[in-house]
Parts: sequence; structure tokens; C-alpha cells
Amino acid sequence: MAKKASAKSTAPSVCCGSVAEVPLDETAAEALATAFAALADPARLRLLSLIGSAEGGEVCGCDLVEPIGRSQPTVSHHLKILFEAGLVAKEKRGVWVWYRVVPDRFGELRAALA
Amino acid sequence: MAKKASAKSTAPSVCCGSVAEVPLDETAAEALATAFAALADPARLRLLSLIGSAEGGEVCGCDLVEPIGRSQPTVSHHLKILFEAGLVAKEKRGVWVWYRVVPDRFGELRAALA
DNA sequence: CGAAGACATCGACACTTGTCAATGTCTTGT
DNA sequence: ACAAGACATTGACAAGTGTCGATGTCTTCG
Repeated sequence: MAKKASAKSTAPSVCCGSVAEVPLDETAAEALATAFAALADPARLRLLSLIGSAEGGEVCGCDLVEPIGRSQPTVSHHLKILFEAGLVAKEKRGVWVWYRVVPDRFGELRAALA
Repeated sequence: MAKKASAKSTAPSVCCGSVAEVPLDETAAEALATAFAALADPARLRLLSLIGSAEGGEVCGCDLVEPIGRSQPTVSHHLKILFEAGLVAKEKRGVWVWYRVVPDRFGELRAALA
């Protein structure tokens, strides 16, 4: 069995369809809302932009604390939220954790804004 | 001077560019975060889907309270947030206020998720 | 083993947010 | 003028969120 390369996020999976489709039911609305809530914070958006614009497509967590200007526990907390929202993937390599964005997830959210 | 047909929203205008571009500065991140925060609530997403999927493209506010299952002041509050985020436009006609979505604004946010 | 360093977790706190009941403001029809 | 109805505003409260310092867990290197 192949070694698992990266942990699985707990993204609620927004499924298909735009917001302007058949009136969203409460459950679907909650899932989508959780996803957008992950984007509703300046620190997290800056983390995403740092990770997404990195060459090689990935960044070591240790390089994310200083540019954000927030404490290490706070950055760790935000990265956890981004991960659980399925927006970033992480992979532990040695002492470090490497992050990269998950384009498919962004595609889902973009589709919801059709 | 022509009579103003609809009120102007106070949308922060996200400007161009994806999140994965040159590391977002704090100010830009805050503006974007505010926009996404408007989408980060189930009630508001359902309001958007109700408005967006309405025939004629617009809905009377009076038809939005019951489907959402929340009190009239609460719905009024959410509509105000959507309006200030530039996601919906409103127009008062007689006793009623008619809402419609603002596609351009959705385009901006979609572009930010490129 | 022991020290160092990268992350994660915990506890606490200020601040924000969603919600409702009560009340206010306008417009329309009688 | 008055009553009715559509929205908006206010005040209050519970729940959620961002932040930090302190501390815990793991991995690597002497």
C-alpha cells in the first residue's frame, strides 16, 4: 500500500450548482457559508496569497508567520481553518509542514458564484 | 437632474486580481474579507439564491421573509449587509423594496478566486 | 540522552455577529 | 385624518471568532 502523501481535509464539499439556482436549502447553504467563512478573514486571505504565489506552489509553514505579522499560534489556527475548508493541502516533511492551495476547491466556490 | 432610480451601495470594490497574485497587502485583504463575509451566512446565501433565481430577476422584499424562516427584522438586517457588500441592488417602488443581484460584483469575487 | 526548533493545543479575553421583540418611519387606500 | 402594511432601527443577549501567552508534542541533530 502506497504511503499516504498528504492528509485528507474535512471539506464539506459544496457540490455543484450556482447560488442563483433552485433556492438553496438550509443544509446546502450552511456548507457553502462555512466555505466562504474561511475566506472571510484578512489573515487567511493573505496566507492564501502567500501560498498561492509561491514558486513551486508550496510553502513551508515556518515562512508564513513573519509575513503575516501575527503570532505563531494564530497563524497555525488560520492554517487549520483553511485546511479544514479544503482550500489548502498540507504535507509534513521532517520537522516542517508544507502547504499548497487546492485549485479544485477554488473552482467549486467560483462555480457557486456563477 | 435625473431622478436617482436606485440607491448606491457602499461596496468596497475589490479591484482586480486573484488571491494568488502578489501577496495581498493588509488593506486589500480586509476589503476582500468583508466581501466574503457577506457570503458567509446561510440566511444570506439563501436570500441571494431566492433573488437570483426569481423570474424577472427581481423580488419584492415582502416575499423574502417567509421562505427564509427568520423574523422580518433579521431578514431586513441581512439584506442590508448584502446591499452594503454590493451583492444586491434595491429599488423602492411604492411601499415595497425590490431586490436584484449585481452580477458584476459576483464577477469580481469570482476573479479573486482565480 | 538532551537540546533546539517547528507546529499544535489550551485557556483566556475582547470583540463581533445572528437573532428576536418592540418600536419607529413612510406610503397607500379608505 | 386614519388605519394598515412594508421596511428600518433599536436594544438586548447568546454564541461565535481572532488573538495572544503559555505549554505540549514530535522530529532532528549533537
